[in-house]
Amino acid sequence: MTIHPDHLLSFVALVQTGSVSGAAQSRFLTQPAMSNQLKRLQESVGMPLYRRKGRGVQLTGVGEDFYIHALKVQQSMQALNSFADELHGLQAGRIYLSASQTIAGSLLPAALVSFHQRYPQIEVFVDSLNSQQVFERMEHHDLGLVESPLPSSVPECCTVVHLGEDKLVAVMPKHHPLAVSSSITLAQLDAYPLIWREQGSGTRDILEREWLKATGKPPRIQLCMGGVSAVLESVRQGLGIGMVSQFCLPTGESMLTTRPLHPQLLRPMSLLQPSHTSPLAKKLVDFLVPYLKSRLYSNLP
Amino acid sequence: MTIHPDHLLSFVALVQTGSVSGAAQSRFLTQPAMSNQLKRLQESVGMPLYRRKGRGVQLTGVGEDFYIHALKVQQSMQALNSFADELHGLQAGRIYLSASQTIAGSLLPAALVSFHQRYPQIEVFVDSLNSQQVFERMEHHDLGLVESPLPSSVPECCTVVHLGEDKLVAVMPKHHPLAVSSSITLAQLDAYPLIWREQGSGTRDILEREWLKATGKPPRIQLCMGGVSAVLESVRQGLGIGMVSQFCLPTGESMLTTRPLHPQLLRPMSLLQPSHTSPLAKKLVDFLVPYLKSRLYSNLP
DNA sequence: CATCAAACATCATTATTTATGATGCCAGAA
DNA sequence: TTCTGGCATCATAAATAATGATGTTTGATG
Repeated sequence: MTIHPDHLLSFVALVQTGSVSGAAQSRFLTQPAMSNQLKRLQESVGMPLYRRKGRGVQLTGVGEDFYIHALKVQQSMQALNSFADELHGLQAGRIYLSASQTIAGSLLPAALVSFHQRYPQIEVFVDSLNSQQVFERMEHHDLGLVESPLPSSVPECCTVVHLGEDKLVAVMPKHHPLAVSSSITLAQLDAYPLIWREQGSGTRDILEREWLKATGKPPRIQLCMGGVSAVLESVRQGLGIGMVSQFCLPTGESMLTTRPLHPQLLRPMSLLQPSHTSPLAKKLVDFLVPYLKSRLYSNLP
Repeated sequence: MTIHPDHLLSFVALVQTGSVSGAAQSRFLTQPAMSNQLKRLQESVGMPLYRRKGRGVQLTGVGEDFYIHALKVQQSMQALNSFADELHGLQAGRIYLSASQTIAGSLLPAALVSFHQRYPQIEVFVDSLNSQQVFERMEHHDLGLVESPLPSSVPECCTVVHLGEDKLVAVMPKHHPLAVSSSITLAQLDAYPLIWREQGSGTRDILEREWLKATGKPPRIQLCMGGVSAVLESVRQGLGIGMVSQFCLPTGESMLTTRPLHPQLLRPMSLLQPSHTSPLAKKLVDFLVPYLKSRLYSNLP
């Protein structure tokens, strides 16, 4: 029957995003969880604080007043968190991060923008490498992000956090004949020109193996482009169909569409941190793990 | 890894009471629960905020600074709660409460003092009655407190909240010969002059029944006083041994001591609220239930 | 006007968190 | 030294919250 402070933070997020699902995203929760929190809050207050309104929600009169008070709580919480950060002397500094190409080019930029809003003084340097190189550099870098099965040679030097599964999809022009299918088999793809990644790419490795399993023969690789963006551009030009991580399409992409492969091709995505992480890097970990997990579970970019 | 707002409230309570167990009481938790919350808080902050010091704890330097911030959070939470209360127009008003004599004279005063600190404008009127009368008055009063088995005639009109078990004890002068025993049987008491409550008292009812069961004969009642305080004063005067609820001894009582009976005599203590409780009475319920429960479970006044 | 898509609520289940009671330990008082 | 009051730790039990699936409403689209 008492007001839970956590619910207040969710309510502030609701007001600031203007929608329940928006608030859920900003707090790294699912939409039902957020709905539940707000329901509980209103029960404990004893009055409705908002109503559904079109594509979002609108505050009631009471809700407006309530927000003023809730905001004070949220701000003093924020002040306290800043204070706690200062204790560790981590207002400013640098973090060196290695990530595989797919991650560095898709999920990571948006994540780091959010992180930078929260900690403007912390600089993050990203190296875009292939998975093997990421492992090698763990001794010199603070953090690593890979999307491949882990080699057995990692165990001692660093901790591994499993973030979720990355799914490979076929990417093609919006009006491509295959776009009518809801999912696509490798055998189907065989009839069309395909665009492959360069040799050494983890994405290409798994595709070659699965291709062999599915069709009984190695793929005939005619077009091969270095890097994800090169593949996408080739697809836009109508050169063929590409296969990339589900997260690789730029936001706002209007010419291309993706279809899931069948059966699904999944790769574990993991975060690597050295045994003795700096407080600075720990902050980034605390931020990235829930951020990336929520993106991976909901399969949304 | 994030700071939980709830933990902050516990930390503020720690500072204000000066001890872990004190903070636990003020938040109606057990001591291990409070210890755990404070441990988690310090883990998430990454630094110790206090150290054990004699009969309590002492803040570290960081703890002092941290408290300033935590206090701000607690105060804005408090402001928000006041606002929520105003929404229901319950800054002021009256609550009529019926309670059995034992409760009205022992647990309730301290509880209402705490309640009054929180809601100074709310007046609570207590009627001290016997259990049967409490049930009868539920139609006209807002709340009831009894410590007897419930009659079967209550079900429809009001909700019953079980609070815990009340234990009867023998009360005697500090240097009474029986005070050397750690617990006392009814058969032992038979050898001493006893002081009984008046007829109609729920406490006397259960004692008479149990006396018959334990000794095979009804008690010979020589001294009979009206009301708990009369019984206690008689004991102080050396007239005999009394039997009352464990909570009946005034705080700071220096002449008397109590010993548990064997086997234990327990009675359920319950709160009764009418079907449609006023928001005002609901506030009191929300306060009394955890308050009384924690007192009953820990068997402490 | 009918259909579609987006956003929120609800539900049953699972997972996580939290509190509890018992126990052990340490410091200060007798 | 022994005893007492207060805090930490532990295993277990209870309460709470999150999830994924599903149903419902609203605004947009053809």
